[in-house]
Amino acid sequence: MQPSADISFLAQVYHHPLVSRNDIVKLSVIHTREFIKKGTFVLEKGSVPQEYYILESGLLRSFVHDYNGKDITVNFFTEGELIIEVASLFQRIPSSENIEALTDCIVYKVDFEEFQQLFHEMKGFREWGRAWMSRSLFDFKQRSTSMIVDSAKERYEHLMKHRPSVSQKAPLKHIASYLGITDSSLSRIRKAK
Amino acid sequence: MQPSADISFLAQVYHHPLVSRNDIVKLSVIHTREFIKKGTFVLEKGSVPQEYYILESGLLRSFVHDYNGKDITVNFFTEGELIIEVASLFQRIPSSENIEALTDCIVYKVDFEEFQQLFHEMKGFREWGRAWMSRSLFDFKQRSTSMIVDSAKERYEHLMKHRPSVSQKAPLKHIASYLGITDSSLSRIRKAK
DNA sequence: TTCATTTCTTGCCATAGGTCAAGTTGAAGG
DNA sequence: CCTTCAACTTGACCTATGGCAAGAAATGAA
Repeated sequence: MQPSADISFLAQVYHHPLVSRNDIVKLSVIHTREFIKKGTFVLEKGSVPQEYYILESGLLRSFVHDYNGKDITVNFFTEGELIIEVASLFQRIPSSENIEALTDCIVYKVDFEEFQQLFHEMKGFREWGRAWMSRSLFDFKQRSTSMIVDSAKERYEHLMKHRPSVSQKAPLKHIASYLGITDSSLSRIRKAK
Repeated sequence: MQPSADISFLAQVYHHPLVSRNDIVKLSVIHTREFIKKGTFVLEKGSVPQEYYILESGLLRSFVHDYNGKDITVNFFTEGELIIEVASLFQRIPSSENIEALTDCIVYKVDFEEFQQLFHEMKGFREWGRAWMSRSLFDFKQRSTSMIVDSAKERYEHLMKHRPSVSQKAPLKHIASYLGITDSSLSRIRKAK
């Protein structure tokens, strides 16, 4: 048998008033620890994901290509976060984005069918899921507002502060495209500090 | 007794493979038709919403203030859409945004507690809810990407095409702040066509 | 109808950030 | 220890959009 998932790690990830310690143990059964090598794609544009992951250590990014073929980083995934493409996982439609490991990673893999089972079985898990989605929605809303309200420098500083591991581990060009600026500009912003 | 909600309208709103006609009838019971006058706030910053609405006719917008007190439109709500502030409704926390009616509106109001009841009772409704959230998430993601990839003119044209009622009913300044540009710029973009 | 208040347009100039192109620096494989 | 390729920096110049302010047009209240 697999070494079972680290309960206290999962307890942090699935933290919610309606999720009990017992629920966590039940959930742990569908989590499988895996190693992912730097450069691996855990999701490719056009395919329908069969799973999501929880990131124990490492860094990944999701990205798309614009009509000029330029590569735009849509999101980073840092430790303790879910690695998931919500729209394609839940609606069973091909993903419009790729997800790539920027470093070696350790993750817990969760199969969609097994997730579904427990999701509909456990009220607390459902509530957690909805709360998680609410937060994601909120984050993306904030991000588009930030694109309007804040300067590139402010957006960069915000990222530095809230997700320091990104600015440490990701190459400048990916951070730049995530912030919506060119790498030359980001280089200048960094220099100015 | 209230004239019951228009079933075929609700059937469109809650359209999903796992939601039956019978489910719709069951859902209709928690929907109350209401009139909302232009200028009314259906949600105010700082308060916790007790309900969401479905828009039958009219136009609303959600907005925040940036640190200069400048008013930024975060989203528009058009016919057939849900008027909801997901983060605060589901996490029971004070809203960071306002929602305001830009025209007279007709809506169906849904009380959160009654919603909760049916949400946990009906598997199909849950699946619909999750799919709805997935789509919203996708839309916001697209929006932040669009802010990076597309010019102001392209973003305006996209809005024109996909939500024509917005550009017809909303004042220019709100459209401009939604697009992330000044009203002068939007005026020039419009002129150039 | 008139007055007041928004809404929208337009001109002039400023600036953040883009584009392109030429280096540096640095890291990984042979 | 080289070689190569990606990562990063920097310079010169360009452009979309902002800031401000004045005026025109539309809307609404009395």
